[in-house]
Amino acid sequence: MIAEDMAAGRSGGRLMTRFPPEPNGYLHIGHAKSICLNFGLAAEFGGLCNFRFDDTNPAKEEVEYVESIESDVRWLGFDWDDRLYYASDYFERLYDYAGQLIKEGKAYVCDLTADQIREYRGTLTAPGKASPYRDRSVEENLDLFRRMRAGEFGDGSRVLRAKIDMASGNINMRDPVMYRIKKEAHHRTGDRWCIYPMYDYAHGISDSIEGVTHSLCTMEYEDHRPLYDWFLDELKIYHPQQIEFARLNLSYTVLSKRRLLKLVNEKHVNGWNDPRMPTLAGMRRRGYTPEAIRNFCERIGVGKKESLVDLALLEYCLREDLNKHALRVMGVLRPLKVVIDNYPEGGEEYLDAVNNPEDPGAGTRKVPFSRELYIEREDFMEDPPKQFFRLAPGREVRLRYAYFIKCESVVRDERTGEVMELHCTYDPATRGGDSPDGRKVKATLHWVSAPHSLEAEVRLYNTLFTKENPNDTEEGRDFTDYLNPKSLEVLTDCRLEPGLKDARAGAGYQFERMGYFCVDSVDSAPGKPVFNRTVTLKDEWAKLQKAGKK
RNA sequence: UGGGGCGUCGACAAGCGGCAAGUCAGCAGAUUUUGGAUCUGCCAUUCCCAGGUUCGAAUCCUGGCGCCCCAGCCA
Repeated sequence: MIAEDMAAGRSGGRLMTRFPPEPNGYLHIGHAKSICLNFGLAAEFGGLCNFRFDDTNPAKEEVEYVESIESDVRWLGFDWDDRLYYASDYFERLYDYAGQLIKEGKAYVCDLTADQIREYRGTLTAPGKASPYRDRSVEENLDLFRRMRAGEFGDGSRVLRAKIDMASGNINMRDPVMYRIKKEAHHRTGDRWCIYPMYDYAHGISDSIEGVTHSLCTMEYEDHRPLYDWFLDELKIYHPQQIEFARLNLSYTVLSKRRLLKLVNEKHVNGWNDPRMPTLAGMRRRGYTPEAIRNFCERIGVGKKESLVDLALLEYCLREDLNKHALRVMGVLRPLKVVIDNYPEGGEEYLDAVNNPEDPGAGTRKVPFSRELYIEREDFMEDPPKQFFRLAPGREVRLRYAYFIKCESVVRDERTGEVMELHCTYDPATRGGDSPDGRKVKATLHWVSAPHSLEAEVRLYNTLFTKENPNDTEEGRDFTDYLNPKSLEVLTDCRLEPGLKDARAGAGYQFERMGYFCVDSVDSAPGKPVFNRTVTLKDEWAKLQKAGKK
């Protein structure tokens, strides 16, 4: 949309973008949209994209954040070579430019308090009035600004303001603050500075210094564009073009650093990289792939319209990628014991299983089979409705890659009546899963051999919020009121194929018929993996059940 | 009674005066040793509304309506 327009040969055919995060939080999927846009556009038109930290507010910024941000962008698959910049690298030049504006009578030091400045600014409908300090002499302003830098004044006692128009309909133009005094150590410049430039002043100049041609930002900065332009024009320096686009909103989650920080601080989640978080760190731990996220960003498009993208689209992109690449494996989440009565006691054999039907190159593996197995509890029903194809008393089904088995009897807990165990018989002629006599079976079940199985913990995730748009709060409520109590379910008695014992952290698999899972990179121990459910498989049966309940 | 922006299918989104792409979701069917994957077909006579210009408008004009953002010494 904006892209063709750019390629039209303006800016001398040169294209330079930048991704300018503030290191005050972790990156989330909304940032991924911006990253893909900026780096993607540059790559598409033979340009470059710089990586610049917008670190002009030491009070909120930390090195932990700069490190996570860098690694997240790299993980997403983008590279900035040696073009890693910091707005703080430009502090000296920014200071000089401010001096230039003062000399030209376009900026002044103001002694009003923050509250007074607010009062003088006026309201949305009423114009502001001039600060009594607006007409200080150039000399006095220069002297005061120099002394601000020298640390002679206390925090918040004075600011440097641009002299623009106190009556402007655009509040950003009512003599905006350019510098404030903050005696706070900066994560990079230490205590070299005690005055720090504001975003509006620093951003455009930073873009200009770097020769950025297209400065892409989100819609809320549209009102700031006249100011962006004003500084550059008054300074008569290279003038990049600011273009705005709508930020991403995703259903059933929140995408703002302020809200995500609140979730972390109030312990609604276990940190920024909690697999339920829409942060890149959380998604990575959950098992999302960079490829899936990039594809998603590609598909949602870029425009100026506020939108709420369906989570289903993200999950579609995820499954699309995982389906092609994830190795198949069998894992029983809620085990139900099955004894094959006519299988030799103590017998054991290894059956061939395909690793990935979508990729013949992935090969095959051997899975152990024996007299005692586990199947999924939900794959058996004593009194099944007609739409249920799976195991039931007297019914025959196929065990994937193994045999046809038939349920002969059910063992129940005398007291609770709960089904404890199934007794089945198998047909030796169906080894591998095909029946020589051509008889059909309506379902294929995954299973695992009980004595060979690996016990593991599996964590099932659901949406963090129960409301499609948690930002859309009713009177007196907060987005945290819509947190989903079932966003995490921990299963501790899962039985997996033994081959998974040494699965490496982060590795993703498809547990056949159950979904995609990956080895948790934080809580897994050698030989004792913990799996995170990345996303379920599409499930016709679940859909039928849901429809039936309604 | 200020300034800025946006309004095309349930959700995204093309379209830029010539007669509504595509994707997700949904529905129906084929196929299947994952009720997975795959494949087919269906899903906006209509583009926020009302006028106007035109042979012809989602696209141009006028007037409404609705939604979002802005009063940090945050970014």
